[in-house]
This record gives sequence, structure tokens and C-alpha cells, in this order.
Amino acid sequence: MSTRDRMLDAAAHVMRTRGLAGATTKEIAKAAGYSEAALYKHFRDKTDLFLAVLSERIPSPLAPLLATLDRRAGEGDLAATLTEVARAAITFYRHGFPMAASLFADPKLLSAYRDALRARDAGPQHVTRAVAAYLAAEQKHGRVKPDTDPQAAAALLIGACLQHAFLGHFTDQPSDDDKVATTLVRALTTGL
Amino acid sequence: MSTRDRMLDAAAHVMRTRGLAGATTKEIAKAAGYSEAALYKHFRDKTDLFLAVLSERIPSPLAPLLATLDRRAGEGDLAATLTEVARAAITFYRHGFPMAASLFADPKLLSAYRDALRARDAGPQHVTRAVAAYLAAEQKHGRVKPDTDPQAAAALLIGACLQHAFLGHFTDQPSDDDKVATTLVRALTTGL
DNA sequence: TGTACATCAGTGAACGCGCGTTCACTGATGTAC
DNA sequence: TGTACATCAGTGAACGCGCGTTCACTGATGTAC
Repeated sequence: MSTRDRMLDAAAHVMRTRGLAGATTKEIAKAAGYSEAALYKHFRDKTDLFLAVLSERIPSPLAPLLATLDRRAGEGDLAATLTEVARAAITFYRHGFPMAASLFADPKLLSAYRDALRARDAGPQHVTRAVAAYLAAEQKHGRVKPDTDPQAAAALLIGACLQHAFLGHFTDQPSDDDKVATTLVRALTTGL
Repeated sequence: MSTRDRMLDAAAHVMRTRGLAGATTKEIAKAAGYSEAALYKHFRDKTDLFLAVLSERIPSPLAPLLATLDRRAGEGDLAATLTEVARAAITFYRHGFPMAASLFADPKLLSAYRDALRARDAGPQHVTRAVAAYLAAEQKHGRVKPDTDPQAAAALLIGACLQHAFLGHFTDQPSDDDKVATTLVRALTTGL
């Protein structure tokens, strides 16, 4: 594992545990086991380091899963597939939330990150979009009502996952993610 | 308007526009039109000022609306009521999001705010809870399917509103909130 | 193989700066007699 | 009404501190002949 990787891991860890405000060069260097000066051998400045953390240390277990959705339309159990997606989304959001939210404390960093995401054609919109595409495909297979709006339905499900992860951090109480995912999908399927 | 109020307004404004990191005593004092020293005549320290801003300057147009929901069960158009709630939620979340998210940059401040909310029995969970109570009441009136889970349905709708506000900040593109609210409610009502 | 030099990862100590906070103060307004 | 004093909102200037960043450096490893 390279020095650079150790520094990124340390920075990600400090950002998650102490928040963006507590993620000083001193703390990060200490956590990585190097001097502060060493950080500057691998990153131009602190912003450069943060952007690297955001790009390389926000895991995306979601992307591979979403990529498989194309092929799954019309096959298997629709509700089970959606539940799997919801569970993954909750996990992903729970993990990424503190760091993503932190960015709002520093508009400059936020917009730099936004630009980086745009350049890679990535970003939080893509989750809902992929699920919407899946639902539209299922609709063509006749497994979703023809008058359902796939985009809106996807927004409901993914939004609820985001909120669940957010509330988990805000209220600090544990919860059974599997059960929540199942319940949300059932409610979405049933309607009012 | 009291000096204290002017200071709180200024602090809220700076926090929203420059982020928590840019909300220095210097910037806040300048925005309020007072010296930095004057801030300390009205607030013990910076944390005290921030907590006052959070408590007194995060508007809650939502609370009065949610309070009326009790009485609305069984009356008027269900979809219209939900759409009204969704619209208000989007507005509320859009306005409050940057400041709330900023808190994740400073875990100490976050937990102090969480304690303050708990003391007032307030917090983000209450929105979904109030909507769930409303849906449960409508269910008793027979206007919502008996096998629908009110809590989950409310989580879907409110979560989607939160996500919509979040994405609005993250991607910086404008959107037609009324249309989004309508579409979400219709998708929730229809089911898959 | 030995020697002389180059490269490179990493460091300790210092730097200037902007931060939150405090200090002794000023000048306006209120109060007592 | 005038005078002497108290109160109070607000200030300018200074404070110590921790921040991000840079500097001249060290010691280990690689390379040339």
C-alpha cells in the first residue's frame, strides 16, 4: 500500500470521525503516520488532498449493482430486486453522507467536487435515474402499471433511502435496514 | 429590531452564503454592522451564537401546516392535501439544507444542536411522523387502502422531497417544485 | 568490487496569517437630589 | 433646572493560538564507471 493511499485512508477516516472542520493537516498526518510536510510531497495543497479523498474514497458499491439492472428487467422477482437496490442505497448513503454533507460547510470545495463529478459524468442524480430506467424497462415487460411514472417512483424509493440514512446520522439510533428496505418497497408497490 | 436579531440575521445569511467555514466572527460582525467585540456582548461564544441561529433562524412553515393535518383527515381531496405538504416540505428542506448539512462538518456543534432539538421534542423525524399519522387517519376513513403502511408511505413521500431539495443544491439546476410535488404524490398513490 | 554522485521519500522547525476572544475605553442615556 | 454619578451598548486594538504551507535538511537507495 503506497504512502499516498495511506494518506488518503487517513484523511477519509479523520474527515468521517472529526468532520471537515477537524480534518487539519496535523490530524491527517498524525493518523497517516507521516509528517505534515510529507503530505505536500503527494498533494499540491489541502484542497487537492480533499478532492482526491472524495474521488477515490467514496466507495460506490452502488454503481456495479445499478449496472446489472439493465439485464434484470423482466427477470426474477421485481420486488426482490428493488429491495436489494434499496438496501444497497441505504448502506451507500449512510457511509457517504457525513462526508458529502460536510462539503456544504465549504462552498468552494463543494463546487470543485461538483465539477469533478460532472467531468466523470457521475453524481447523486444517477442513482435515481438508473432505477427509473429499470422501472421503465419493467413497464415494457408489463410488470409495472402503464400509468406509473418511473422517474417519480424511483425518486420516492431512493429519496426514502437517503432520508433514512440521514435520519440515522442525525438521531444516532440504529435500525434494521433490511426491514426498512422491504417495507419501503412494499409501500411503493401497493400505493395508497 | 434588536441588535441581537440583526446579529442572528447576519449570521444566518453568512452561514448560508459562505458556509460554516466562512462564517467567521469578522464576516458576521461586518454583515451585521457591528464590531466583532459587540458579538460577545450578546453571545457567550461562537458556538452559542450558532446554536441561537439554528434554533431561531431555521423557519418552520412546516410545523403549522403539519398541525392542521389532524383536522383534515377525511375531508377535502387527499391527493391535493399531500401535494400541499410535499410542496411545503420541498421549500422547507431547500431552505434549511445548507445549514443543516454544514453541521456535519463540526460533530461537536451537531450533537449540541441534536440535544437542543431533543429538548424541544423537535427534529427532522417529526415531519414524516406527522404525515404518517395523517395517512393512518385517512386509512380509518377508508380513503387509503387498508394494507398500506402509513409510516412507509410517508417516508417515501417526504424522503423524495428531501432528496429533491438536496439534488437542487448539489446540481444547482432550477426545477418546477409544484410539478415535482404533484408527480410524486401521483406516483405514490398509483403504486407500481 | 569500490567509489562518487544522483535521486528520492520523508522530516523538524519555522513562517505568516487569520482566527476567536478579551481588554480598557468612550460616549450617550438614565437617575437622584 | 443643574449637577454628579451610574448604567449600558458598543468599539479599536491587541492577545495567543493553531492553521496551512515552506524551507533547508537527512539518510537510504539506485546508478555509472
